[in-house]
Amino acid sequence: MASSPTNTAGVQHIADEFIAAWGQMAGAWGISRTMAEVHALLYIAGEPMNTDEIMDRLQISRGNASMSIRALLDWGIVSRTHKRGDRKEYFEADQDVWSIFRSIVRERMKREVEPLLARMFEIHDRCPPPDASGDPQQQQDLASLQKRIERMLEFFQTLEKLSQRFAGPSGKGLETAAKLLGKMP
Amino acid sequence: MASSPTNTAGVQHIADEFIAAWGQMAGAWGISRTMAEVHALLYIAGEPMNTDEIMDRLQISRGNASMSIRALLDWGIVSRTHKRGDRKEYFEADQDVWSIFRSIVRERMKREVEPLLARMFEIHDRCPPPDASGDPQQQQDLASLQKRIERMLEFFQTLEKLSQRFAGPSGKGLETAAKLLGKMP
DNA sequence: TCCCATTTTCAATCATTTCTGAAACTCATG
DNA sequence: CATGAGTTTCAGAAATGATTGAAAATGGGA
Repeated sequence: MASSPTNTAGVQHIADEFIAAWGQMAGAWGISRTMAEVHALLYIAGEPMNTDEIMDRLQISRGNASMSIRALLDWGIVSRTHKRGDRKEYFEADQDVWSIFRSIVRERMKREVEPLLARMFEIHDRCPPPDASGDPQQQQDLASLQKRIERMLEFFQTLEKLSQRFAGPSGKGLETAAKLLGKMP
Repeated sequence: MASSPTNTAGVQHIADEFIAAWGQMAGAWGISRTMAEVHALLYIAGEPMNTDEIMDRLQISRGNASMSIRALLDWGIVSRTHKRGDRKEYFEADQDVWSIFRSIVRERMKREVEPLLARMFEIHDRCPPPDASGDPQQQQDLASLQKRIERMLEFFQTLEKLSQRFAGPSGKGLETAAKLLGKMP
């Protein structure tokens, strides 16, 4: 490296802190620590890196690096690139923070909320129909059970609709919505 | 129990399915499976239950029950009650789905986003000031590093402001916002 | 005060998730 | 089609997180 060692070290150190901070958030986003760190590294580096560079920088095994990168590709927040005259694959992170956020929301809705919603519809449908001949207390319990499930169902349906609309793959839906809401009195 | 065994079993079974579905979502909300199950049980039961009832129903140990309840109290989605003539403590779940959601959002912001935000401010402040005497390439790198951190910072600040506004402890902020947004063309 | 029903804590155990490293696989190139 | 740089897979090891159960703490009432 031709540049001043002090400054280089400084930049590296700042990047490391950023990566560490990001890694600690991992749980909150539903991804593993390493996966978050790889993403942070690619985001903060701002330019494509290959597997070996990532391994060296984060001190992780090849297998781990490969799996984390694969997962990030699946989430749609990292993409493949190539460099002329180099057979290695390079990876770069989406640099638009709101787009990253949308991808994460979208993916989590798909993985967590959609199955739950389906499950709740099933459960709701399985509720026995009201039966006037039975014990009134029992009928009462059944009715309020149904009501509670319906309230949940309605909530998750609203959530689902909102996410489809504002975290959909196209457009800046979420960002504009956020700014609008943020300005309202 | 005086009521028809068939129906009682039916209600129990439906409740069990609901609890199981909820438990699987646990990861997504940043809580443990058991904690989610206890909450689901109290929500679906709709009336206060004591520790022993919860233990029996979910087949968990006393320690586990105690810790899960405590955590739910901390999150603010379950509250203590008492029954006259009974020294046991009873617990009941908030029945307003949007209020539950607000509590969860609020708590997670506090635990995950706020520390990260603080950390990022620190990191940003630690960025060395521009130094015209240095290597131009190095200056360039530093500048774009700063820009990336700033973009993140701005994003999380917006998120924080939004959450304070709409998930704050008072009012139906989130629900109305959601309905508004959901209706916009 | 002491008693006893109840709740909380915590070290040990158990379960789950994550990581490693080496073998298997892929595929452009000579 | 044989080579080897590059990538993926996966069985076991390591780390992390959840659960138990029994002992300690709490607190209301005699």
